[in-house]
Amino acid sequence: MPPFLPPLPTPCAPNSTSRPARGLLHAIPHRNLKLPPGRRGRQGGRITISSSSSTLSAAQDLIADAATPRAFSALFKAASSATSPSPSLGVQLHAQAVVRGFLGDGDNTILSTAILNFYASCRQPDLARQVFDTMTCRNAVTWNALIKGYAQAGRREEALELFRDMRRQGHVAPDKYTFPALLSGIGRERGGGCMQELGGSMHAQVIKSGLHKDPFVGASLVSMYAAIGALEDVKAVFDDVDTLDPVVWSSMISAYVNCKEEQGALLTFYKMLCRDIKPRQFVYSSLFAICGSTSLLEMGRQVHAHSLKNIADKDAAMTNALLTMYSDCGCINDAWRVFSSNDVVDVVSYSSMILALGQHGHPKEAFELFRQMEFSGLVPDDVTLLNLLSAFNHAGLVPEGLHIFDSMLDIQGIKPTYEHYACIVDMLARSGEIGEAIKTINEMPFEAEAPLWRIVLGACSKHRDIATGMKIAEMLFEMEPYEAANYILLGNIYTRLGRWTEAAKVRSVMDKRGIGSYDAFSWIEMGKKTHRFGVADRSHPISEEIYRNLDRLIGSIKAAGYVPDISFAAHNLEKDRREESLHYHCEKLAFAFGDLASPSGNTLRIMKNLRVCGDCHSAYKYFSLITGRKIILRDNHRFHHFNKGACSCGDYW
DNA sequence: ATAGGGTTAG
Repeated sequence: MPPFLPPLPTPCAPNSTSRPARGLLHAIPHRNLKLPPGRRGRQGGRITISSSSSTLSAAQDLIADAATPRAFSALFKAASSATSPSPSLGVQLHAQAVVRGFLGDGDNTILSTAILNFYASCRQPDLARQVFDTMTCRNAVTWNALIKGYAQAGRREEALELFRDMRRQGHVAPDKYTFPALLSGIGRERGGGCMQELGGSMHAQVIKSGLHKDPFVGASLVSMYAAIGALEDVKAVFDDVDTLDPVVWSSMISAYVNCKEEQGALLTFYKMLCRDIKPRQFVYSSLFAICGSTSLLEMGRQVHAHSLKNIADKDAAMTNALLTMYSDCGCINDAWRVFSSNDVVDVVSYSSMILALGQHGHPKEAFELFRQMEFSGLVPDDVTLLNLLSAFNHAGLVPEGLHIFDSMLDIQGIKPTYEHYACIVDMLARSGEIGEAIKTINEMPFEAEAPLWRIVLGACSKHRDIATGMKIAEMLFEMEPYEAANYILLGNIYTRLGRWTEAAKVRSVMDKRGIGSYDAFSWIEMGKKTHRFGVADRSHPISEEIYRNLDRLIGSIKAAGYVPDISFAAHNLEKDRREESLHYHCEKLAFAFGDLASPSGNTLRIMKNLRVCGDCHSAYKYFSLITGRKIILRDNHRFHHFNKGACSCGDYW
């Protein structure tokens, strides 16, 4: 029995020789089951519906009155609704259709297809397949519904195989419904190595079938190509398609977002507005995602204002994207405002807000919100719990995190995934319990991948555990000989201990093997421009002034007690250049610029693509002290709010 | 009886 289905109610017709209801298609033969004459209809067919929902009892009456297969088809459509599918209703309908003999001798293609579509919509493609196999007459709708069922259940191979079967049997040609059914979401599956070739072949078949102008087909091709990063092909599809349709524009914008082409997405948005095509909620969701990931707060606020003017009814996904945008831009208060004034709150809203609170260093509030969520009757899912764990992880609240983790399965009924384990491993390792972390890795029901070991290696550097670190590094070198991060982390362990010779040796091995390291950079939004800084970067137009200001600032914070920590300097430098190099880290440059370019006392929001360096973290605390500014620093991991010489992370990160 | 695009994690 499919796990989501309630037990099938037993028909309570008088004298009926009903057998105990077990499953679905197992308990009820799909066809050739007829009640004796006179037992059909309202009385014989009456069924008990266990749910107390009023829609269901209304449906119950409808079922009783529905006299024709045609009416049944319409009811199945209601049970298959994308927004609120009703598995129990559909199952009862199926039982009733059988009981009434609507699926008796001879095919009823329309009704059978409606039933098939119901199972497909409920993510039960195998049950849909069973209906399909009993049918002798199948039309395009039948094929399309089954293909969609497999594709949406993430079973790409089976969906493709069906598509090929459809072509092979030759009676029914793929139509404008077929390609969207097959292609939507198909590229998102893992292991899409063959997608490039497959994508091209699908595109060719679309053109051959003359369907390339169709906006539905076009949108699904765009999203398929976007999923494999084939932006040129995306553009080619867009050139062919009918561009009056708003959805094609939405899919185009999200294609740019997927391919990390923020400029292209914004440009497409402007073009769309120029052509008087009204953006829908989908478009704003994508734009909010861009503004958040690139931390373009001013742009984000403008898009937000635009959405208020153009969108009348709120929608959960769009509002959640907005919430995340504000959080990603460092504005946790704005994020909270969006959340708390939101009347379309759902599980994702809570999960996103819990995540945001955790990233900004408010684990207690995150937990409080979690409790409130449970109280409100919403059921946390695996992401909610992951985000809650990550909130505890950010704050180093190990016992609290372990408690949640240990009770996940029993209390929430959610089986920990690889990500949950990874979070716990990170939490243990960074808090100094490296042995426990390794033990967890060895005991978890998954094979650890390199990035998880890398987390532990990072923790070894933090806690100066060189013996364990070397062992892990050795293993990682074997797993990924060309991954720069592994060498850098090992080098960090040596520099943290002042063992510069060994650190330099690691560096030279990297050079010998031709492994380039990642370039760190920081950026800051000022007015309508984003200013980006690399390490020791002198390319900014007012670079001279920036360096002068930075030297001045360093002098002041030294006077206030800042001591440079050269164990964060690059591995391969001469002794006397180490301290200087430290000063020109990109996040310090970004601050020196922001301090010049914005009125004194203003809060500065600075982003970094890698984790903040320990020396810069210390310097920022002093910066906030001597300049009186609040500084919000977002690194690739979390947010640091600096104020009056202290950081919200409590120096744990 | 069937259709396309969006939000939470590193």
